[in-house]
Amino acid sequence: MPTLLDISRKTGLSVATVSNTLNGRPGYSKATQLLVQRTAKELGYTANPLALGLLGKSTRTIGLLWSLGGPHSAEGMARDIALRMQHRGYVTHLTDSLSDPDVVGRQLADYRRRGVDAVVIQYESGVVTEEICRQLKGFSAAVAVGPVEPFDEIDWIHHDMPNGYRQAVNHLADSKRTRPALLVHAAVAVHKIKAFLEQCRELGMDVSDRSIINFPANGIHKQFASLCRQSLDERFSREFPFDSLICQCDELAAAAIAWLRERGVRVPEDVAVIGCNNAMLAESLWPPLASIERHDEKVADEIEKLVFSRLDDSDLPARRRNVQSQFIWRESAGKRLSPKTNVKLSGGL
Amino acid sequence: MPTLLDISRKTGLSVATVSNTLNGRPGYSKATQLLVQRTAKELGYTANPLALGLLGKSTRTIGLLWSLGGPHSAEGMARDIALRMQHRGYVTHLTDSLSDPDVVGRQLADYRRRGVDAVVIQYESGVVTEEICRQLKGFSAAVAVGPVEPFDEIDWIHHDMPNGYRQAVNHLADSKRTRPALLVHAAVAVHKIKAFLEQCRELGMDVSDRSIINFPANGIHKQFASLCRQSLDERFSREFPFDSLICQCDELAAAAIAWLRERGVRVPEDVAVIGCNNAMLAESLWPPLASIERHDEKVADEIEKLVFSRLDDSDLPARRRNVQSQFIWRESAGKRLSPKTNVKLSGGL
DNA sequence: CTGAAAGCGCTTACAG
DNA sequence: CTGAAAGCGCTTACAG
Repeated sequence: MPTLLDISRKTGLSVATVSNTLNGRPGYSKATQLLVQRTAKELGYTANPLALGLLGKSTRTIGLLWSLGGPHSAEGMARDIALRMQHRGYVTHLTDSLSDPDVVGRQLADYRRRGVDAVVIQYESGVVTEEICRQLKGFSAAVAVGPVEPFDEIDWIHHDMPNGYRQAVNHLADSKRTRPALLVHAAVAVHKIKAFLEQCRELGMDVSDRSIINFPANGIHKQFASLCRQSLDERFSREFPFDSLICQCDELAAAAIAWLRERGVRVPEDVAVIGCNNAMLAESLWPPLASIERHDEKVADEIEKLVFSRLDDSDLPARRRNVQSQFIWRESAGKRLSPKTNVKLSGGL
Repeated sequence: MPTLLDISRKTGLSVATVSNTLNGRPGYSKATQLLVQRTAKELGYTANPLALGLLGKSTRTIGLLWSLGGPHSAEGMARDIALRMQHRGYVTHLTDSLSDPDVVGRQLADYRRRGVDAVVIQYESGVVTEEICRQLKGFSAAVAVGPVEPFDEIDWIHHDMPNGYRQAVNHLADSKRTRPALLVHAAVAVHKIKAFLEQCRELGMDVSDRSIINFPANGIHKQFASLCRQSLDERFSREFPFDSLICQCDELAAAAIAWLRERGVRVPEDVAVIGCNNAMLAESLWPPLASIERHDEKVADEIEKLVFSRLDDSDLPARRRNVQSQFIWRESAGKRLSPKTNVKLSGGL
């Protein structure tokens, strides 16, 4: 790998001169500038990021602190972001936060030492503590992506997943469903549970704590489907007392549909089912699976914009962006009843 | 962040002494060793990877050069590997190779400059050129994961995806299917196509170039399903002339099943359908979707072992590992006929 | 047993 | 207009 010293020797100029002209510092003769630039190009010179980092300058590195362990896998995003960074000449560090503040704290410290320019942290509630915010502010840029506002003045993308759940509940109410249930990993889905219950109550539906079916899964894995059936079996040995079911991911929804089918329950006639994340397979299922679109590509857009605008100008005030999830209707959710037919058909459900 | 100088000042010892004892170099008094170690712990000292990298030592970094753009998304792996590396105190660079040798070459050069210790490159045929092998050998460790042997002495994991396709063909032959088709992105699936055709011919099935249905998708995206229907519509306006179909991914298989169902074709009675990658949703489909399990977790296991064993001992010879994909039977593939019933039933299919 | 010196590849005052 | 010098945080001969 060619260094400044190589250019210096080849041109007969000092290393300082080479560095200065290469960085566009004024006060050098046109001839020198041209000579240096030409030689640099000839040799294929690029500044060593390690050396720059040691001096506290940019290493063209961004750190992705992702909680990949959740019940859905946000991995499409990691890829998307890495590719965007790559196009801008940046390199991406990928780390799993494991949704643990201690892990996050340690990784952030490591990122600092490595001269990472910007960090993007994706979190569930409770992870971004005050101390972690302090650490985040030590980077040239930091973007928090999550459901709750960070403690401090950090650029924040509010990924509003509950919104899609509310829309889904609206649809169920429109279809005259009255006894909805929510199938989620309760430990990490507090905001979704809250949104679900609130919206149901507002619309006069019949819900209680028993409407929340806990699915005790730590992450997605191959035994997912049988685990789902098993926990449904345990809880509902006799009959399934709900007329609609929203699930935390499409995989869960598909497993639930299979389970219902085995027991002679028709979807959507007897029970409407709605998944989440809008997996590519959803529309190919039978019945096609209604879902909630995360709009991860919008999140990625905002991340890119926030990171690079701040890297350009550190004086920017803290910014907030909002990305809302969105209910996607498909047959499994049951037809929406138009206002006119409502009266006639409502008894039939 | 505490530095050696901090420890030096606090203990009154020279920076060289601190460095030497911290690195366990012999010849220092017990007292000094203890003092330095205690102080280092007190201060929470860790060596700066940037400085180490500049000296050509380990930065505890590994680079993942992934071709994420293919028709299946190998993203679960990136996460898995990143997590394993993290547990060993390493940090992971994630880069998309875009299946382009130029991109790979450039990224590899960047990795070098950044002092990356090991690189894991995942490729399709044609990407790992001789020149790229040369670059790979410049790292302390390099593992190639792909369908063809690399040119040179590089640790290689042969991820044998064609194997599962061959097993799937065997199953179809056992079930007396005679006119199989393969639905793939032909440009990148050369080895799978070859294995499919060879195995079919060996078993006396009726195949030709027309048995390969090209699906012109560059990457997985939301319009996948409708794109699939569309290309099937174009090619088979009147009737579907096959009795079985293997698809390059489960998403494609599900879309094909939906398309067949719309035209009154029964799965698996009229056409057996087999997917690939064994998505979590596969077993919850109706009929449950047969698939091909990639065994990515085994690949990840081997990657971890190969990388760290070589980092431990650079004198190891180049090693080869084999991970075979595996056909997973489910209803969509149609029942296997036992040898006895074959004779009786064979006419019925 | 310990430390002064040089150097990895760069940048930044500062002197000339 | 240009270059010598110091320094970022570390390691490695080498001298004492």
